[in-house]
This record gives sequence, structure tokens and C-alpha cells, in this order.
Amino acid sequence: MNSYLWNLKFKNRMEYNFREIENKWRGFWAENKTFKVTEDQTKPKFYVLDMFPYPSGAGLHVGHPLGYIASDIYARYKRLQGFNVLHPMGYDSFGLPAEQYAIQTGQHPALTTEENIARYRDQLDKIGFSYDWDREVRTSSPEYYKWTQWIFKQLFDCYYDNKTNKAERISNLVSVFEANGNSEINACSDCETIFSAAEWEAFDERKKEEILQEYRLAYLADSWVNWCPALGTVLANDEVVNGVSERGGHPVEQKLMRQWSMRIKAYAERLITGLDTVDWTESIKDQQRNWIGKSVGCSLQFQIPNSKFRIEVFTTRPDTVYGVSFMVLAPEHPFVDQITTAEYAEAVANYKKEASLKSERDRQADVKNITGQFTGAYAIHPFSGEKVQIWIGDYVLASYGTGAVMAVPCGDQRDYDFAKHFNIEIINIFADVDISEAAYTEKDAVIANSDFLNGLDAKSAIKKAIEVIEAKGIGKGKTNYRLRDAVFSRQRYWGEPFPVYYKNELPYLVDDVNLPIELPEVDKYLPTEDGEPPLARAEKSAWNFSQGHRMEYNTMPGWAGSSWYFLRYMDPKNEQAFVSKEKADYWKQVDLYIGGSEHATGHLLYSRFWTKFLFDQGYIGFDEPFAKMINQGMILGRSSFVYRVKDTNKFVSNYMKDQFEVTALHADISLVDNDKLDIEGFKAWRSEFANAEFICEEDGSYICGNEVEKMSKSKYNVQTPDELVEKFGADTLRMYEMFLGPLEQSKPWDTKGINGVHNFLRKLWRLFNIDESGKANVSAEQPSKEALKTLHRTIKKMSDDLDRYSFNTGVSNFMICVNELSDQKCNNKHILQDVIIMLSPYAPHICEELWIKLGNKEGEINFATFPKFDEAMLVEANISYPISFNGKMRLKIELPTAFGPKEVEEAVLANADAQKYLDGNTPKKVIVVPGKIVNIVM
RNA sequence: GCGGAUGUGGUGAAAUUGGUAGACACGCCAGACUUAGGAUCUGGUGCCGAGAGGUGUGCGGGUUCGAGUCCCUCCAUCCGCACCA
Repeated sequence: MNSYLWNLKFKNRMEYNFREIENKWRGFWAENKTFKVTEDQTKPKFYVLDMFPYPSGAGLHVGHPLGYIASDIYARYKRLQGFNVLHPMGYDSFGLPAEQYAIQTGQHPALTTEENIARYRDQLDKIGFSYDWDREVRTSSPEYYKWTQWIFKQLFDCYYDNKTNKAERISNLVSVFEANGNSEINACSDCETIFSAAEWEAFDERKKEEILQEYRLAYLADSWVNWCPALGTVLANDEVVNGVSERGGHPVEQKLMRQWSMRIKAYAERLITGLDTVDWTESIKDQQRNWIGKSVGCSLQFQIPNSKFRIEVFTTRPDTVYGVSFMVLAPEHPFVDQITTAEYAEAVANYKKEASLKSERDRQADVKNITGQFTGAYAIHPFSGEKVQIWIGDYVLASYGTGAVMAVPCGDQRDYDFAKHFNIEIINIFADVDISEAAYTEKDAVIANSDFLNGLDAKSAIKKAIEVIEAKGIGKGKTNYRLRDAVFSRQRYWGEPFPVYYKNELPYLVDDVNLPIELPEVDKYLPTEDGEPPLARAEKSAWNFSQGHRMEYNTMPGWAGSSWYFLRYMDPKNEQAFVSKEKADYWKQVDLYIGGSEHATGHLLYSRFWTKFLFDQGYIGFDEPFAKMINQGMILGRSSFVYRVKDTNKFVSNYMKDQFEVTALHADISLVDNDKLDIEGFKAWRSEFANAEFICEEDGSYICGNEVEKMSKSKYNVQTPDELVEKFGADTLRMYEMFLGPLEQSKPWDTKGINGVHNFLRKLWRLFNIDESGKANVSAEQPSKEALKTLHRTIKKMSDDLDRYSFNTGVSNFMICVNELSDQKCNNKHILQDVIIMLSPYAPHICEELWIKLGNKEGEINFATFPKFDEAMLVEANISYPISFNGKMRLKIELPTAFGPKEVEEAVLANADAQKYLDGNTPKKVIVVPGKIVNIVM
């Protein structure tokens, strides 16, 4: 039967009506709660999570669902494999935009947030995600932030014990203080004073609390913070990029403020080693390692003659200690004024002033410019006993290490440059190394000129030096981290209130029974006249609970709620605990986490920190939150341009624009189809174009130019998923977003190919020969060998591709499969049913519909069994062997599959076509890879 | 400067352990059918060449019977870090 007759036979068939189908199944899933999950002990679990969105006023554009679609496909695939899949969604709904909007309009951020969430939900529902919406969480709801507050309380009530290497309760610490003081405590702490048990007992409540604050994992301290005047709040280090705020790009300055902080430093080592246990990209792991900035070395003290001061430095190269020819302190170092001699006092004061006027950003930008000032003071080299000059210089950072360095110009380029610039002696302590041009920073030279270190390589010299330093009691082996404690207060309204009140300005925790502390109503979302945060505006009666002299006025940062939300999904309604131990033990880690890579040093680090803490305290049984993570690439926009001839209202088509002097203007992409401008639409778009004239191509069309840019409203290149769902349906959108290319890669959005995917679904639909009554005309007979081969090849490729998260090749597999089945005129029920089971993760609506058309029960396709691959179905009697000569493929020869290498070789050499290429020569060698290829070497 | 990623037709891309480079799709060309549709179907389409053939995965080398894939050098683009002692 030719194709025309084939089409005629089913002339009256029903077309693929995606609108009707998708509406129907969206409703069905919601009504029947198809994707609701419980902790089913009889099934293995699988946890697939998306980074939850901040519900912004702009809604979703096509870039957002990319990751959601991939994770949904994976979740649905895992269900078909018999897993009990937790696949939830929620909203990170505290944050600045809603608050900024509130400041402008007076509208309560809760209302804006509510509206935005409704819009997001509507958009998400249209795409057909298989979320269990009964588990939705919102970080801004009191039922949720009650537990954020509760976790904060636990952090406040714990310290980090370096001996047990985990977080322990403050009450343990107090018992030790009462029994022995703090001399035997080895904890992560800012406490520098040593006290005895008797001294502890004698301290008053204020003093005791001050000391405890230096141990607590959540603590209040005066610290230098990134103050952003434009946003009226402090920012964490990861929220400051190149000296300006990440959001809005406002300037940031350093300010000393009393702030809540999180002692994340305590976990620095575990945050590094834990990276080896998770399957994330190297790039993200490197970013985290970099941010934590571990360096191993030792501390070392330098005496100052006739002075009580000793300058402590941190160095990673104690092996180069004999190369020290001067020292440099940060201008802010506390000893500077006290050691500076009278002769240099003025110069030092001037230098300090200059340095203080430079912002952090300027200091970084000014690396090339070497500055410094001699203090007139000297230190004694701890080994040689020689006097070395003490300088101050802003290349030494007050906030890293001890704020002082021993300068080794022969081994450190910065020290070298400094020494050259100020004509300070450079001692060479490397054997056979030339340092006349630059410092030698490699660690492969032999040490010389260094007394007891002579002849050693760097590695053993470092070890030896530390031993001697420790034996002399002038320092010890030490590991330093660049990671700073994270500031945890924000002077804003729209965030979690702290479960904290003050009595005589000492902080106390609110009892659990009084949680949550809800956000009080305020008259304005602005700071008070005297600069207190917005919450200070609240009347005492506006608080649902208050105690002491006042409540805490700061709120928590954005990352508080997002640091543990993946745990709440496991047990979202629990009123007794943030998550029950049983449920956490069932669901465990997130098995697959999909989201953007921009959270590398923020959310992804903080949630690892909190997870480790909650693990230490026994609330959960794992200490890494996300076992496997994939970072989806950004979807860029494709902007369209029209070209206006200068000083006119005439527009010239792309290919002729070079003949004129033109200005390129963005044209709204909804007015452009295949680069062809809808001229009437364009005239109507904006009044200034109403009378525009157009210089068109010969066929009368106006062709636009195009360019790839970030998607944004101002570039008129935003594609919302809604328009595409309307035009092509959700199944087409889902498949097309996957078809675009590998998930991790950034790519421009272009709808050019979307018809291809849409046509694929139509072609699939046609295979079922659905007549006007809506019945599929399929054969229930034994499928053909051909069809089985197509099916099983597809099964194999689909499971392989999904197992390696290759979603784009998955789409091609289906296209090949449907193309082949169409060619075979296959309408076999068994084959088609297995195909739609496999396809249902990608295109769930159409597959649900086809599933019932085959006479199955509604909704059951979601829990069907993924077809099993049978190798035997692919076995053929013959193989078409590619025959290459010297590695170049020349011809193919059909040979029996059963042939061994020898038989293949003989058959090939006997073949007439092959002999043509041999041209009478005897091959040097014949390589036969059975089932694959033959290579003849001439 | 350091670290990571990427580089394949006109376009998006595929090639999982070294084994037929360009699957699949878009676009384009030619054609069929027609109740004219964003429909369907057939054939073609890396480049050069009329053809035989040659050539081809950023550049240049190497290993191998055989390299997009492994090794070395270099180039380009993107991302992160960057006085961290």
C-alpha cells in the first residue's frame, strides 16, 4: 500500500488536539492527586529536587523550566522503574524585590508574594509537572519559618568541639568551665582569654554570656560587615561581587556593627572533605574549595627588642624562614602605633590614613601599585638573630591570618616586588636558582644558606622547620582558612524574625512553645529615624509574642530558609519537629538536585553547613544534602533588530542596511517570524512607528537582523512558556526544551526548530489511527520482528541516555523510533504501548491520552513498568561490515554474524569489490574487530 | 596569573569503552498530492570536483592498524578566583 492509500484508509481520523488533551489530564492529575507520595517502605526511594524559585513579579520565562522539565522527566522515569519518588516544589518567598516594591507602593510584601506565587503556580501547572503539591513549602509562611527559627536556636545553643569534631551543646561547655575553666577546651572560638573554674564562677551574667558568644555557632558580635547604604542592610560576602551588591549593583562599604553571625568557619575542614563524597561538577567543587581557601603551614613569632610585643605571622613556607629580610604588617594591625618610632610616626600615620580612605575594591584594583612605609622598628629573626625591618603595607590584609607576614623576597613575588621597590635586601636561600629577575615560587628547589635546613627539599624542610619551631615554643603547625563567618542579620523587614529578645541588651532565646515569632505589622517598611531596622517600628502589641526589654529587630538573610527546605519537603506538615527522624531516615539525601551554578558559594555552601550541623546533633542521618547535582545552562534570548535610517522614520531591511547610515532598534520578537517583520503589527506596536516607511526586499518582506543576548524585558526578546504552551502545547514545549542540546550548556533560545518536535508528536498520534469516535485502530497480534527490533533498540538507548542524564539525545531516539514505525506502517498495540510508556516522562499528556485509547486505565501509565530490554531482539543473521583500507572506510560487505575473525578475513579478501582496492597487492595486515569493523593495512 | 569548561555542516547538535564523522531536527533545493495546511509524502543536502576521486571535527605535532575521542604545544571563547602570605 503506498502512502497515499494509507492516508486515505484513515481519512476520517481524529487529529491531535493538544489543547483539549492537556487540559483534561492537568485536571485529572490535580483531582486525583496522582503524584502524591507517602513513605512506602516496600519500595526503594528516590528524591529528585529542583532549586526552588524566588517568585518574582516578572513570572517565568522559558529559561526557568529547563531544569524543572529535566528533573520532572527523571522523576517520572524513576517512577516507571519502580521507585517511590519524592518530587516536590515550593517557593523561596522572602526577599528584597517584594520589599522594595512594598516600600514604593505601601503594599504589604505578603500580598505581592501571594500574587506572584499564584502566577508561578499557574505557569508551572501548564507545563505538566508531576510535583506532589501537598508538600509545597514557602519560606515566608509562619508554619515554615517557625522551624527556621527553631534551627537558629539550636545553633545558638551549640559550639564546635575540635576534639569530638562535631557540634556539641553549650551546656556541656558550661559544665567544663565550671569544673576546669577553659584551658582544656579545644573549640572553634574567638575567645582568647584563659580562665580557671574559679574565675568563671566569679564572672557576672553579662561576662559569662559574652564569653559564651565567642563559642556559640550562632553568635552576636561586633564585626566588620559589608554595609550597603542603598539597600539599607548588611550583606554576606557571597552577596558582594566586585565591591558592589550582587542585587542592584549598589556600593558596599566596611562598617563595624553588632551583628548575628554563623560560625561556619568551624566546619571549614568538613566542608572541604565532604566535597569528595558528592557527585557535583569539578567547577562548583573548585569554587567552594577556593572560597574556603585552606592553606597549611605554621604560625611563627618574631620578638621585638625592648618591647613586650611579639608579632605572630602565618606562613605556608616555614622552609624559607632564613630568606626573611623584612616584615610587613597590615596598616590596621593593632601594634602599628605602638611599635612605630617617633621619627616615623608622621609618615606611618599618613600612610594609614591613605590606606583607610581606599575602599576594598580600590585596594584590589591597585595591585600593581606598590606602596608601604617603614615603621622604624625592627624584629629579631628567630633563628639567625638578625634585625629585620618592620614595614606596613596594604598588600597585607588585616583580615587574613594574623594580619602580618614574614617577607621572603626570594620565594614570594609580592615580597620580591616590595623589596625591589624599597631597596630591601634579597637573600637567596635556594641552591642553584637565579633570582635576579623574579622570585622563585616553585617548591622544587633545594634549600641552602639556611643552617639546619640546608640540603633539604621544600617538603621535608617544611616538616623540619615546623618541628624546630614547635620545639622552641615560638609557633606551631597550623591550618588557615580564608572562609569568614557568615553575617546572619539583615536590617530589612521581609525575612524571618529572630527568636530572640533582649534583657539589659543581653540576648535570650524565646521558648519553643512561643514559636513562631511572627513578623509584626509596621507603618512603613523603612528604617526608623535613628537608623534602627524596620521591625523597630512595630508597637509592642504588634508582636505575637514579646519578652524582656525588646525583641530582636533584625531579620534573617535569604539563605536561612533555603538552607534546609529540602528537609521540610519530607515532612511538610509536622508541627512537632522540622522533620521527623523516621521520614528523614526514609528519604535521606537528595538523589538528584538540578539548578543553576550561581549558588556555588552561597546556598550550596550554607545548606551543606546546616546539614552537617543537624547531622551532628542527631536530627538527621546524613551530612551532605545533595548527593548528585546537575547545573543547567542559561537560556539566552535571540533579539530581533530593525534598522532605522538616520534622522528619518524609514526602516531598511537587513540585507540592504549597509547602503544607509542606520540605527539598530530592538523589535519585539512577537512581531517577527523567521526574521520576517509583521509590518502592520510593528506600526501598531508603538505610536512613533505608526507612519513608518519600509524599504523592503524584492518580495516585499522586511527582514530583521538578530543577535544573541541575555533574556530581558528591555530587549523585547523574552519568551514566556505560556505563549508556546498556547501555540504548541506543553508536551511540545517540554520536548523542545530538551531537544535544544545538553542540559548543562548555555544556549540561545530559538523557536525555529519547535515545529519539528511538534510534528513528531503528530506523527506519533497518527500511528494510533484514531477514528472519529476516538477509538484507536491497532492490531493486538504478535508484533513483527522489525517492529520489535525498533522497540528494543529504543528501550536500550532510552535507558542508557536517561541514566547519564542525556535528555536531548532521548528526544532524537523517539524521533528515530517513530520514523521507523511509520515506515513499517506499524500499528501494533504491544509495540505502541511500550513506546508511550517510555515517552510519558517527556510528553506526559499525549501519552496519558494514548494510553486510555489503547484501552488502559486512566492515570496508570505513570506507574507502569518501563519496558525491559531484550538483547535477543536485536540479533541478526548478517552484519554489514564496514571495510576500511589504511583506516579509510571504502565499502561494506554483508557477512554472517556467526563468522569468526578468520572467516571474516577470508571472506573479505575473496570479495571482488575489496580486491579492486587491493589492486593485486598482498595486505600487510588485516585487523578484524568482530561485529564492528575490518581494517586492511596495505 | 591560577583553576574549570567549550571549540564538529548554513543552524541546534549526535558519535557512551579509540572502530562507518555529521545520527535526529531546523533550514535549503527538487518533486508528489491536495478540500491550500504552520498538513502529509518522496528524493537530495559537510566542503572541493563534471566525474573518478580528494578533503574534512579550532591550529600544529605525536601514539596507534585505526584518533572528534588518548598524549604534547599553541590559539579562541565563556565562567570562576585573584595581593590569601
